[in-house]
Amino acid sequence: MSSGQHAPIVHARPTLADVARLSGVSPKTVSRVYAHPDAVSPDTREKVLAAADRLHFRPNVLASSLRRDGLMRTVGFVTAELTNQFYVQVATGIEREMSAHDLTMVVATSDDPEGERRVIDALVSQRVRSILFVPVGADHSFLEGERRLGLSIVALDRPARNLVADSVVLDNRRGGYLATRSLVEHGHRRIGYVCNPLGVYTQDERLAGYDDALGEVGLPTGRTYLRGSDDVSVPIERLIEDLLDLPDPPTAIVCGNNRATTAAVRVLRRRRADVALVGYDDLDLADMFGISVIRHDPVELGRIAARRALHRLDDPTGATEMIVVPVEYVARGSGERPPVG
Amino acid sequence: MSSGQHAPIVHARPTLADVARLSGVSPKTVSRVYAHPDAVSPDTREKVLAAADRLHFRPNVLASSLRRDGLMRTVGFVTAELTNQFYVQVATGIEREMSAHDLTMVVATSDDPEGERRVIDALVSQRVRSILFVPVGADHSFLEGERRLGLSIVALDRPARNLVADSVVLDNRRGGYLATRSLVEHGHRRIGYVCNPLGVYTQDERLAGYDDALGEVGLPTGRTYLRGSDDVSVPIERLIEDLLDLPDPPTAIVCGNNRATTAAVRVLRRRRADVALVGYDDLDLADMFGISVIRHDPVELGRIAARRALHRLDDPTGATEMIVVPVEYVARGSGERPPVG
DNA sequence: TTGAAAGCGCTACCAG
DNA sequence: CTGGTAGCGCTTTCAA
Repeated sequence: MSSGQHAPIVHARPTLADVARLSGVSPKTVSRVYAHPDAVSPDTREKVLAAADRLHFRPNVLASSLRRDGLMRTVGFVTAELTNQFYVQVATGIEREMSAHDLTMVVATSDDPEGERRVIDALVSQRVRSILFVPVGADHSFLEGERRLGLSIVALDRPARNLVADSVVLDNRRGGYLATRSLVEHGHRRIGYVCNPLGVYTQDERLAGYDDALGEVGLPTGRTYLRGSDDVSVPIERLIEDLLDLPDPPTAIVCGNNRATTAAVRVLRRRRADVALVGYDDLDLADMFGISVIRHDPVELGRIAARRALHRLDDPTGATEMIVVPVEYVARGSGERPPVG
Repeated sequence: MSSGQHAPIVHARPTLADVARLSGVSPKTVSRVYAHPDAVSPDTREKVLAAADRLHFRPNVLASSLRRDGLMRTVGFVTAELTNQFYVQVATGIEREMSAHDLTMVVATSDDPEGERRVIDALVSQRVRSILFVPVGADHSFLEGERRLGLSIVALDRPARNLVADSVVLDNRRGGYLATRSLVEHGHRRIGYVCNPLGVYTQDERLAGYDDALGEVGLPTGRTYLRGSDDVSVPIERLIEDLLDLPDPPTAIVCGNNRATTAAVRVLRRRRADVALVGYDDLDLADMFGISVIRHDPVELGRIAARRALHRLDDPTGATEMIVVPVEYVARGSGERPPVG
């Protein structure tokens, strides 16, 4: 099994020592060429780089990180559903900001609290400098130790639970309020709210905003026109049909997220094109087809979170913040239809 | 400046040696608890894990990778534009497949050939096991050395240039052909093709397919109805307006990518809703609004590329392949309108 | 400006 | 089943 001492089948990757040998200098000098290029004479530098080039040498950052501060120049992004456009856009924002600071983003996904903990631990083991995560579990106190060890941690889209950490979230409550208020102002009194899943932070907030707007004009904030499920697999179409089948169906519907919006557009087109609709999150062709939405900028959300993570690296002990990213109501027609029926 | 030998302000991260000390075993045994849990007695294991837990110990994979095969359990994905939904979906597919194999994806972006080379070098320095990249530069021979060193390399969406490597691409030519042929079959004779940027591999192929379909029925394959630019900043709307302003404007338009499709929908809605349209890449609400497109599955594309990269890890010397992912024509109305004007 | 030696945290090899 | 020893590739003292 031993391949002997010469002529291995596949060449081994050259090391700094190989480059040193070939260029006739010490390993330390080669190291300097990469770490402090100015601290070495131009002649030597050229000689070393030529040798490195001939050998296809690539400095091993694992080894150098190990010796330096023990951390990689990477940050971790943890999310449940990379399926969803929203989180993918957030990832885009993170990547952009981080790459501008010479950091690379590593992406890890998990769908449940145990998975969340597992992938975060894995990232810590990989010695990322910071972790940006969309909290899923009900308890993130397990990160407290990491935080004290100087890991920069930012919760994204939802606040972390049982953990003092920075978080960056949308102004969900205001979004729910703006959507509903606009419908109220256009004369609607029976206003539905549809989403799946419900019972998560963002939806609780948006619903609170929905209640705010209804309460403001003395409309009941009961749950007659609320349809949702904790189970993501329940088709949202069904929930909407359900609303439309009520004896006294809503004349307008607020959708809790992008999936709900798509589903609502689909069902209403087919059954009740006269029902008003306000979506949450923007969609590709929504402007083209007059779909009013609560709009925000997920890429910017990611970017802001990244900036916060970077700030935290410089100032590990500063006060934590909850940053709220604004949302806006975009009137395109579907939300400005008068009540019918 | 020296912090002395005791009581550092911020605790240092515990090492395997610390855990060994606390649990009263040798470092090697602690190591085994993580690497080969079965090779250690349950008692010892419990004892060690308890100590590790108390100290918030996280094994350092940098150190272990260094000692093992020198590579991280990571793969790199390199793309120019994480802005574009298409590449983001590809990333999703890669991440899914890789995480199923206990690998994490690190994302690196660059917009020009030099940047491409730079970020790929950086990934190699990070010792990723494989690199999946959307080729940008005109010469990727600089990767030849890496390939020989056993790095698994897969080109995505376009083939690599001057490099023997696996690649995974869409069936672009067939897509262009299907879009155009359908329009021809519906009676169109003046068929435009719009895209920006042109002059990239995918567009060359799609255009070849466009020519195929036109040639098949003896229509001229001149560039009268071709509008595009190498400059991404030229607004596609302008290109479409340009076509419509011709004395003898096209009665149908094929769009070369998702951005062109969006732009075309926008312009046609406003000016010439009777002009037929076939898009490339699917869009959020396209089904809802009857937009015919050439559809494919970018997530699947990413997944296939990931699988190929994994295969290549096991078989570094096997023959390279160019895998072509199918596309399909989806008739929804906009592409089946008869010629008008 | 350059070099020798020690060690970052972990694991493979060989004893016991 | 467990422990010493050596070393992965690099960089940081310190000295020349």
